[in-house]
Amino acid sequence: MSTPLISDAESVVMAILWQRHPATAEDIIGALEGEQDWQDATIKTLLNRLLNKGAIRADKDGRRYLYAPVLQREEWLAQQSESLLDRWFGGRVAPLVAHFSKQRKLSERDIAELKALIEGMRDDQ
Amino acid sequence: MSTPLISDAESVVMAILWQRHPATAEDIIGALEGEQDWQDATIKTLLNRLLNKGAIRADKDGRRYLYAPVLQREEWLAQQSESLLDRWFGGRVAPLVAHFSKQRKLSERDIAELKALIEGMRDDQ
DNA sequence: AGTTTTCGCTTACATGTGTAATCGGAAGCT
DNA sequence: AGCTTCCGATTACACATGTAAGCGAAAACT
Repeated sequence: MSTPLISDAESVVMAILWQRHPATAEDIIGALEGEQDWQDATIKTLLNRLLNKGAIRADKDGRRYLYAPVLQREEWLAQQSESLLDRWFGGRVAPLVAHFSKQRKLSERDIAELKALIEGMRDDQ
Repeated sequence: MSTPLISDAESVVMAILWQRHPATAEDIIGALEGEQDWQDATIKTLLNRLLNKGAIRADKDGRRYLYAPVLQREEWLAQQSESLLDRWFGGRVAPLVAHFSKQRKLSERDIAELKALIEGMRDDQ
């Protein structure tokens, strides 16, 4: 089974769980207060769907459950970003950076960090 | 009205139209032959949905239509990539590149190009 | 002119998604 | 023991999406 498909709404819940887990439904509802204007019931639905997809786990803790991610952030991120890379930039990173550069999305700090990154590369493998 | 929402399947059709336009339905069906295993009817549905969303335009040419993108590739790409950048990397490019570097997605060629890109940057704004 | 082909438009239908309300049983309170 | 509360599970429902078949008018062919 490959990476489960996570919808946008579901990914908001995943984001919380990646930050802090295990967490109860209440924790998550609390964390989303103000952030997302969702009813509790909505969040519970999302938790259930994520459970069914196997993206999260629920461990019984007394009468409630503690939720935790099964799908790891890195794994999902890798899939997301690679899909974008492939679709738009032929799978190559340089054109992607060029794109952001054209969009003026590169801060001074980015440039400095990129420079350092690239210099420190060459060597290790 | 902000950028229309394009589904995955629809974006395949957009990709063709961005490459080559205007194009007839037949052109598009031809271009997708082998690529995607879709019936003609499916592609026509997608064209219609894109029309309704205002993402493409259809200009009558005799008895058929010539389709052309209204939504520009750059516009859509910018939205897609920025959304990923914001969601996962705090809107900053360097961490994104670091991510790909960790995933060993950087080819020799990428590194060379990035180097050049960054050097040529600094100066012009 | 009648028949066949073409092509866009309409309709179909199962599954996914956003967004909830409701139900049923366990826990807690009186 | 009965009533109330809490919480996960079940059900709901409209709209989006993937994937197409069917229809009707226009064009092309015979």
